[in-house]
Amino acid sequence: MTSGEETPQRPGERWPTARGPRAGARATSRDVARAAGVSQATVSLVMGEKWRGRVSERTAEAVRSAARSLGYRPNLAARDLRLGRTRTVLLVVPALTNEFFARVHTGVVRVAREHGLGVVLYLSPEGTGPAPDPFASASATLDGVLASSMAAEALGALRGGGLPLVMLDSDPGREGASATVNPDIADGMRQVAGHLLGLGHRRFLHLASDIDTWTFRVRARALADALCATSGVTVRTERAPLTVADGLRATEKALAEPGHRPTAIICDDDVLAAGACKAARRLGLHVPADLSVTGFTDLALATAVEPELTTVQLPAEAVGEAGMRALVAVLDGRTPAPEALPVRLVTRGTTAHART
Amino acid sequence: MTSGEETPQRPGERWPTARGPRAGARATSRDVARAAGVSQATVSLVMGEKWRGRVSERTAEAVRSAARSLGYRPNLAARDLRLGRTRTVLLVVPALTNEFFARVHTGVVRVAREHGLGVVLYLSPEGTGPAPDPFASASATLDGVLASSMAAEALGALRGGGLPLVMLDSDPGREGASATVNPDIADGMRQVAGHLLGLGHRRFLHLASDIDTWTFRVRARALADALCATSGVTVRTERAPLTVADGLRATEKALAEPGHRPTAIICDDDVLAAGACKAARRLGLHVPADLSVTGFTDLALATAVEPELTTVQLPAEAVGEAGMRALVAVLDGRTPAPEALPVRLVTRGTTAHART
DNA sequence: AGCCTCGGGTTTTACGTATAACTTGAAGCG
DNA sequence: CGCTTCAAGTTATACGTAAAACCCGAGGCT
Repeated sequence: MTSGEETPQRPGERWPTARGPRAGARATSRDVARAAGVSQATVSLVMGEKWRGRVSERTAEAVRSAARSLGYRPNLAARDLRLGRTRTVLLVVPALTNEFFARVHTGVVRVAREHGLGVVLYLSPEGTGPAPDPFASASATLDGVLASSMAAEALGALRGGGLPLVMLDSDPGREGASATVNPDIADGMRQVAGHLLGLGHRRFLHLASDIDTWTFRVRARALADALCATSGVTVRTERAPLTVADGLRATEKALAEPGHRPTAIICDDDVLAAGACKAARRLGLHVPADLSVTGFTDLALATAVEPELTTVQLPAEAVGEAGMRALVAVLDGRTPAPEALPVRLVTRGTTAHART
Repeated sequence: MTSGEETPQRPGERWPTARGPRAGARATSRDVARAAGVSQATVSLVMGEKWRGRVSERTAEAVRSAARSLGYRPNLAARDLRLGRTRTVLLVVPALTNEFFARVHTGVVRVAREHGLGVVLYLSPEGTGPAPDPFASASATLDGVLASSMAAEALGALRGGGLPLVMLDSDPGREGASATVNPDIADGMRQVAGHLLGLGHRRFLHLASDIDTWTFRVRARALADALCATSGVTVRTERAPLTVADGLRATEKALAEPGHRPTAIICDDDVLAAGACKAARRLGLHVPADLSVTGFTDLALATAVEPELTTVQLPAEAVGEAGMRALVAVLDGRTPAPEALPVRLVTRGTTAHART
């Protein structure tokens, strides 16, 4: 019927050689049992660390040494089949090319490794729209899910699964989440506000993200609260996608408007701050003498530009680590409390006293 | 014996609840068989796309509809156990926080998904030294391995496995590799040399990586060859780790030396170029009027700095895609030819005519 | 003595799938 | 007709592991 007969569509016969070249057949627990002169069940008991009071120290040692000399490794597919689990968790993030999430991922993988768990990534599509089924994409069954709030749309399909779900960088009270972990971004914004107010700034531009997720709503709210505590403060908001080019565009537009001329720009992300600095330079303004700029996240980019960005350092890897630890706790039947990780304002070259 | 009795060390009893909350028991092929009024074997035949000539269209459709209404998903652990494979490949890279590798990873995952394969990451330790066993770290058996040359040290343990191995960004003739895929970096360096020679530059500084892998050796060699073709050219080499700060330091040091004063700095990476630009500014030099600078890779950083970097754009995602495709080919028993992917010089704001 | 406990194992079974080997009824055919 | 061929299934088995259920001999207790 179909043309293209040369394409082998029979899955069962694919990769017949994949097993062949492997050095002999891998040793199984039965091989170990034979070598140690015990039954397969005993091997399973010993390897599973459940032998206390069930197997004598003599036999246990015999089994261990036989396993060692045969290079025995348990077949994980068989173990998973037996136990009905997968040792695999799904991490849902927008994109790893976003350095923040790459660092979160690093942390997640580190503690996953400690617990013998595998991490499979689901990169949620950039735009919105109905996301493809994360389960299918993972092509694996899962024990649990870690997800960023920036990928919340992709979570529809996960609801039905009833899987343990840990939200990173998200609303602590979020429904459906077994646990939440996030950097204390509200405190970060308060630190920014305090820093700039202390430098005498009163007219602000808030260069915000154009996406409406918890993390950015919190920033806006915390900033507004912190600034309103002081009288005589004005703040305008401009929204833009999180890229340098868009930050530049938005800043040029905002600074061109008459009336409100800010002395400081507070950005939701370092890439926006980099764009703002470029815009300022094009308009003949000197940063930080004429205009102060703050970033958020502390990406590598923050110290690559000149002058280096004053920014809020987010503990990205720690978020990943804490998130994975929380998921392990949930899998163990415990219920971890929501965590808010401390953040820290790093003052560098883009902030200075306001022009009088 | 050991203290800390409250820690449950019995792996078998961990996560007893993980299966419980899952919505009922998942449907198996036997459930589907019962619903469709056929045997389990028939279901397997139909789902495996091997039913042509073995099962009538009527029954096949009945099976498919039963599977659909039960929400049947094959248990992959069972399938793997039966077939003796894992549908999992290992990707070995230095770090995902390096944007280049994050993009390679994105490409790898994209085509892995098309083939129903999972990708597990092994992040090779930054420093050298004996790497931990990638197999253990993966906590999974593997069908194949994709590895970056920058993580070559971590590959010792893989040799013994006899697994298909595709090298990315590596020596085409590398022993032990089933296939190789890399961007044509030699051509990239030739383009850089041609561009700068055309602008009248004759005195160069090559700001190189301090790590000695194939990719950087090739750059040095290609650059030397291209520059030597023209007479009256001098080139000095300075080595530095791939960070902005180190690039800055190395440039300051090189420019402070007497005698040889370059008019152009050719960098092995964008981060070094960013550092070089910062150094130039501190020394009162104007880029590109007084000094031209070129980068390599075209990271996001390249357009974040001011002026934007002239750099060589590497097709990172394409490398990942081609690498994964090559690995699939090897798994299918074919032997793919080494691939060199085209690169392209992007001229932006950091290069100009040499001062006369 | 009779009964129970308990350490130290073994036997057996189930997990869900893929497929080799077998069955069966009908059609083809010289 | 008697033989093969063929479509369309079914039955049976194996993959490697974990663990429930069983077994057995030696003490301990009343």
